[in-house]
Amino acid sequence: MPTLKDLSAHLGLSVTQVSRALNNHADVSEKTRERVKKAARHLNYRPNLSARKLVSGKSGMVGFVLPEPPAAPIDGLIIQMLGHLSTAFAKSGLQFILHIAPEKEDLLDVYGSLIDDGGLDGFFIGEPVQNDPRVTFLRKRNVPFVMHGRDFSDHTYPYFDIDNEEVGYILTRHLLSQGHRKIAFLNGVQDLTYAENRARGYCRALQETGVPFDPSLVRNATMIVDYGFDAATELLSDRENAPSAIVAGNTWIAKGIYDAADALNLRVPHDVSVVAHDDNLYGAATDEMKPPLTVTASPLNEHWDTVAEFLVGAISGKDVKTLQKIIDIDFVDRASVAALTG
Amino acid sequence: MPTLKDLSAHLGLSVTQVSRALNNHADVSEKTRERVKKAARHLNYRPNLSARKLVSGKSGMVGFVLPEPPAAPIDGLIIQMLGHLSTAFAKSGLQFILHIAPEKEDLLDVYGSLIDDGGLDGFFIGEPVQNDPRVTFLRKRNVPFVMHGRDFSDHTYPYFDIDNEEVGYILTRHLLSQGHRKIAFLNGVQDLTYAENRARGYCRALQETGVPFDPSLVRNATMIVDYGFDAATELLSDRENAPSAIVAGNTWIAKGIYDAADALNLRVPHDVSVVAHDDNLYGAATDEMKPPLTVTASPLNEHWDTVAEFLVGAISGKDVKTLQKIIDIDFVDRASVAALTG
DNA sequence: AGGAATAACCGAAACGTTTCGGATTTGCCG
DNA sequence: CGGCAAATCCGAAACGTTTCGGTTATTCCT
Repeated sequence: MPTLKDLSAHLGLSVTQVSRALNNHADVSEKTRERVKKAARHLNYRPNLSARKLVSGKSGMVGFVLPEPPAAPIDGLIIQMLGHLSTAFAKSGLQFILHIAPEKEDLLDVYGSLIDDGGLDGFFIGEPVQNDPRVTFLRKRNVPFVMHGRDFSDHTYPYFDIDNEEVGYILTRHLLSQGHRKIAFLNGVQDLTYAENRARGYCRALQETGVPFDPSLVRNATMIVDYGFDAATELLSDRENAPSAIVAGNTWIAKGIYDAADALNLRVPHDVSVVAHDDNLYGAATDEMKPPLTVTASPLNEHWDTVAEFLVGAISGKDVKTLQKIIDIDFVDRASVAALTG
Repeated sequence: MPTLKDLSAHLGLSVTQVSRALNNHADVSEKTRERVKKAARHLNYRPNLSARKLVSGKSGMVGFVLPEPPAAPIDGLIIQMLGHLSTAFAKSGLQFILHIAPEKEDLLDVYGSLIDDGGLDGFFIGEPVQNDPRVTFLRKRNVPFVMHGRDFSDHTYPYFDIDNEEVGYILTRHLLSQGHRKIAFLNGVQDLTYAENRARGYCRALQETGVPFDPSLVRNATMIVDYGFDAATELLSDRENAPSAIVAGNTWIAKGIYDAADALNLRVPHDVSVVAHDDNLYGAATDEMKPPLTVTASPLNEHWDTVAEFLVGAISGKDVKTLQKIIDIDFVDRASVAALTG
């Protein structure tokens, strides 16, 4: 309720100096700075965001747009991420705006009107496809964004990501090193870059060991439990040609595989080995699975604050180079892989 | 990018008149209004929200705070609601801000800082408890809100709700009318007003028919499939004292009951009748269940726009009386109830 | 035709902040 | 003590709207 003017009157200082004091500018004495801050605290002063935004030309709002109301089983993941984003951006003093696009509307139009009419000054975008149209659009509009993942263009924008090719490579190589040769891969949906990159890693590992690539062993779909169950059931039912090991895109898929094996009276890892990448999904704690699941993992959850900072950095025009991060991958060997001898 | 001043220069009009023209004020001639609007369209004029907000004193943002990162199985419901709210508020020209509170923080503090530091000018709140602290807090702070549901105070705030006592009453009475006397009730969590109200309706129906209330037949918990399964399993296992019918708080619970009956080799409705309230939950389409589920239902999804309008109404100071709505309840009799004779 | 009512317009102030350029005070040196 | 630099402060403008009060031009009535 009180304004800078009130403070200035109360303190016998100019509005200018009060503002500078509160914003820690150089040319204000330590003494008055303290005095001003104390008064501000005491009078419960809150800067008026609209005024601030007016002069800065920024809106202080960043957005995340979901292309459509998400389908049921996947949305847990999304809301978990929303939670992290919400708190991370709040910490950075940004308003986080969730926009769920109506089904029919063109996605880029949505971004457009969010910029023009909503005045958002930045976006968080995720799940890029190979040459993501959002990237070209936002670039053309000169609107900053930070991406979870990378598309296949030059990476001259802020992002944070993991080395997905390495994920595919590590998991596959581990199975190969244990003697497996018939290795299935239950991957994510085709067009997403992370799925493509993991597929490349999978192929590279096979190639290194001289194992021919068998397209009938790889699947692409949304990574939920049912997918793992259905695909594993199909793959494992054919006892002749069943793979001896499966790479799962995430732990939900792995869970589905476990269930399928169970239903077929097969044991993990005795009859089929399983590895996966672990995204910390709820309901699929890897160390509580039976047997505990061997995985690659990345401490994604520790990095949401970084993402927020990247976006404020991008908005305030920092060098893109400083706004990119590739998170390390850990390999955790548990008990879901058996050595294949002879 | 162009401002009112640009427009005014371009048109040879005063800034005042341009503003008034665009905002459809009275004292501007039809001719110039058209001229102004055309120019605005042509120059792609967008009002600067910050400036507007500065003079109006409003921030144009409304919020929804989730008390904590929601537990897994329930979040589908939440994100579904978020989708509706997001689009509805967007239509009303409000920015919709989702805030997920960190676990440890006091909820009212979160609201407080959202008001003071975030400058939000209204809230959507749901799932009220009996005397909801948020109501008293927001009232004290003089911040408008619209509630999905009602608490047990005087209802002098905007809300939209259904008559939950009627839901409990209708469902129970229907079972009673079919001859059932031992009727279990798998209700929502204890403290929520809707659960309490439904319980009242349940009791009223029993009382009217002279059936004594048996507390061992009612349960309170979060309304997910597992709850329905576990509770039904327990209730139905004891063949001696098993209820002949069950009222379910929602269709997920009903699904759990169906599953439990299945596992126990009981048939619906032959061995146990089931009714529920239908919230249009995904994965539980009532008419596709076997047998199709008899329910009460309310067209909630048609009312989200109304909610948004209620909130803008509340913010702009409309009479509370015009900002309240109780949605009708339909009773849809399908095939999950059998008559109990003799 | 004279006067009042109405229609159409405009200038200036206000909202609360940041910032530019300049003014005043203080401290220091020779 | 005179002068200069550094430290500290201030007034005014600017951001883009809306709105208050007032001015001019037009119409209407008798």
